[in-house]
Amino acid sequence: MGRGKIEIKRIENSTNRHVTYSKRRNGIMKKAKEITVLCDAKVSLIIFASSGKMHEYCSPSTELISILDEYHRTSGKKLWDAKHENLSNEIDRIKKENDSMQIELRHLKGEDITSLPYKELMALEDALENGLTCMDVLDVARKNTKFLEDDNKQLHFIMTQQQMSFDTRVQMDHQGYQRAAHDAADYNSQIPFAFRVQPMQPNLHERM
Amino acid sequence: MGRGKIEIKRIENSTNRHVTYSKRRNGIMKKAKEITVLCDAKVSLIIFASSGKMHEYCSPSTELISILDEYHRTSGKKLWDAKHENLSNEIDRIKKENDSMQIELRHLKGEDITSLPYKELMALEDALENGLTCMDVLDVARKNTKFLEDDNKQLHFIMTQQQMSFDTRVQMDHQGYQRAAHDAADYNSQIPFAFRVQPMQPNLHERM
DNA sequence: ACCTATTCATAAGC
DNA sequence: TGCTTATGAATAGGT
Repeated sequence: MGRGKIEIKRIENSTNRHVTYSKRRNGIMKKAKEITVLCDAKVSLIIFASSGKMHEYCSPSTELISILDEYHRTSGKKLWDAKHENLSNEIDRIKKENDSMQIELRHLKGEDITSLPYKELMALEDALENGLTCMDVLDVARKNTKFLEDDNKQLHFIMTQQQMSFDTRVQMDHQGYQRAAHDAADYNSQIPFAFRVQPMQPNLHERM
Repeated sequence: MGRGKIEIKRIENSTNRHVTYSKRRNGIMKKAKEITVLCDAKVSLIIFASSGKMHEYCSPSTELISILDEYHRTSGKKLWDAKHENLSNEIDRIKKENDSMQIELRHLKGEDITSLPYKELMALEDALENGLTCMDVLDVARKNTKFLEDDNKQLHFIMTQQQMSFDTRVQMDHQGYQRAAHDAADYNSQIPFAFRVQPMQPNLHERM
């Protein structure tokens, strides 16, 4: 339709190509608007010129995202969900690892803290050989106790927070993205303190 | 264009509307194909009839997802990424928490294991008061050392794995979803052992 | 950007 | 749904 018929193949003349692009782009946009009005259709149209410049049309009272959502549901094709499912799986996996790390930590800080690492024992022996009494060694050790227990408290706090974060995250994943528009900073405000992290349970007497 | 001019407003006659929908849908599809070929354009066109039936066109050698990705980059509009950004942010945050937990753990297992928890000290004192010698106490403690150090190894392994998982995850997030189609089970096979988790650094001598 | 000859899309009818 | 055709719309090429 024009002064002459043209073959449908790439227009080699750059100027012509760009002029034709503009005209036809407008034409398609118009057609898209018309079919939405005439026929109650929902349309998403995205066009990129070879220059990279973009134009879009989306039927009114609709968001592109909802059209894509419907596309997703209707066609069964995944689009972004492939990625999202991977994230969910990964977070589940990390959550499990986290649990087992917590168990190990509880182990380490509770029951089995009754033992001393080998190098610590060597140092104690050295101290004794240098003429200190048992009570001297215990005195030095006692000074460090407060420091360690503070560390433990902080560690418990961090672990609790992390546990809650994972819980919240996985929950949100299973609720779908509609509710996912919170800022990450919100999560902290959702933490009522959990009781998942156990208090220390030293049992030196049992071990000795 | 047709036997008579028509106003651009909803076609009330249902049959006419559906016929017109089919014809115009084909027309737009054809135009979309033509502009792609003639002008090197990339086009995504999704149309839903009021019945819910969908038709789409996407320029060849392109995936809808990549057009949407470009849409996202070009327009700055978010689409599904609102969700995805939250996931990324959250994972970054958890990664930081994890780092600090590792620091705490290193602290706990290395430098500051030189101190003993208060209850452990009480137990030691009890033992000494019951007539055991310092060396007896150290002997008992030494028996437990192997067990603890095994635990430490396992814990280190778990932490290393978790660190790698986070690294892999964050890397993938920053590379974009095209590469995200791996199954989560793949990540373990990607682990060359990291050196981020530090070896123990006991320094009892400095503290005493 | 505007013009217009020409081709194309399509509304109505069957 | 598919075919036909008169008609209006889109547009190629020129300015």
